[in-house]
Amino acid sequence: MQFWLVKSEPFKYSWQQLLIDGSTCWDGVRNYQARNNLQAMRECDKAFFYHSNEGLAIVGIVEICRSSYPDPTADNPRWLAVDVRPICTLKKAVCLHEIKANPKLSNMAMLKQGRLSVCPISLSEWQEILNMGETKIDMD
DNA sequence: GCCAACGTTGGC
DNA sequence: GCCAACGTTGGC
Repeated sequence: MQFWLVKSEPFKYSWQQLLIDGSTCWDGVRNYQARNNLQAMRECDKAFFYHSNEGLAIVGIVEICRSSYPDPTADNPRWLAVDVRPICTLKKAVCLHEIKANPKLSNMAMLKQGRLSVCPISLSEWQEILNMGETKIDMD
């Protein structure tokens, strides 16, 4: 099981919208590094859902429910998409400010490379953020 | 293969 | 709205 973090601008696609939709196609990624991360995702991997630009916080947890396939919104088959579905909303959203202030999270990929929209997360980072979000989830 | 110019993302 | 940090493009 691998852990990830995916970013979305709430204007474009918000957590609330994902809860309404029940699942969504995570498409539109046009960056090779992010694409490679999408390719590495497997069904049942978990990811944090982060609101960029406005919100600036991790607000929820999603599960990858379909591994990568060609992005239907791309004219070139090199771009990939996955499907995700919401698992739960964090009891307490974890804002970027708190992430930056936590020394245990100083190596996070999302901090090292701010523009990367799909980042890997280590198990210890995953657990630390869950604690900060006062949230527990079942790992089936 | 280098690098300048340009475009995009995302925090502030 | 600005700017830093990239990534991409295209001329040479």
